[in-house]
Amino acid sequence: MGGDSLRVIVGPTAAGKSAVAMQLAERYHGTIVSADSRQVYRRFDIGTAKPSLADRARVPHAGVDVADPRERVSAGRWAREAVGWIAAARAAGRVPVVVGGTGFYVRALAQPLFEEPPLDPARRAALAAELAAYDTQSLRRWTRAVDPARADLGRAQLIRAIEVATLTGVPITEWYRRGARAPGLAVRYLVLDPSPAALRDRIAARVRAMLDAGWEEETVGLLREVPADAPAWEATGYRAMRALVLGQRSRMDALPDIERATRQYAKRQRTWFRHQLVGADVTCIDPEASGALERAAAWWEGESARA
RNA sequence: GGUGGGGUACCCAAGUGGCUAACGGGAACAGACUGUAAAUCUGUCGGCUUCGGCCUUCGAAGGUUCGAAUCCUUCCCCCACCA
Repeated sequence: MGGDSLRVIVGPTAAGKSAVAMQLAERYHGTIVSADSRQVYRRFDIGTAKPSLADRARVPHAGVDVADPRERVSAGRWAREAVGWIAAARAAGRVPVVVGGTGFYVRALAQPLFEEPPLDPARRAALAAELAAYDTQSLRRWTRAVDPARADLGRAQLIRAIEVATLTGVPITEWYRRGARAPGLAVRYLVLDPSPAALRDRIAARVRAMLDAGWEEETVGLLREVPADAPAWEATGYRAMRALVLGQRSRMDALPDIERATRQYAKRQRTWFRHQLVGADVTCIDPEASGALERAAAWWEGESARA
């Protein structure tokens, strides 16, 4: 069952997804398709915990270093390209496995976004500039008028709701009601979910390792070459790293900040995977448990044990 | 030893007689999220609760008052400066 379903490994940051994926991909001749909204950006290497060049030499990776730090990659664009990466891997006789922490991207693969009509870039930019001036409450009121189902969401979603309703003349909710989307891929999920205490330790170790790997030097270079408002800077930790290399704060107080921000991110991811995958084919494994890798291999071979 | 400032819930921090279980921020926990998602937001946040309330809190102990975190007394602790 689900024999040819696309394999997807998800979980919070620092859960050890790459390590498990590497082992499985080597064993089963796989290609790793990264579903990570930050690893897409070139040059932001250490802080986004990109796979090493050595790992990339051992197992083919797709989805890493595919965008300029200044461009905005959307879930729609990512999913569209991912379909291509997956097909290319299969054509090359490999088994694709999607690995990543960006749940929204992954979901866009299994349950595609609506097919957006081309939007006039000039009108879109003008509207974006206008909306930027509104406070969130005003955006909420506006959204209540054009797409009430989305009026209680976050600012980014409110702006998107207004944008779609205004520029296409049809609210997002209506687009979905019409079923205007491509068929989704059949997927099977492996969720790597360590205990909160273990995750905390893993995050602390990872941040320290990033610093040791030269994160500060990387940031110095990026600061020189990438505009401060580039989307890639939104990756966790880079704000603190920027202040650190500019001498605005010490490593002593930047470190706990970065760890905390990473923990908060991991928590949001866990909430997402806990609630957004219901009804899907999900196998959950604690990577710290004994025999975790064997269970992951069993999952790969088709066993969908819920745990 | 003297003088001044201060001790408020997990942390920071407002509050100087009733509208205060106590502004605000952080942390934490929970949640939402269909094209910015490592983003953007929401709720809870002293204890108990049959959800109507009940109980215990503002360094400690007394006191004034119908009523105190807020006023008085004593004590304990911290910080700054002077010695």
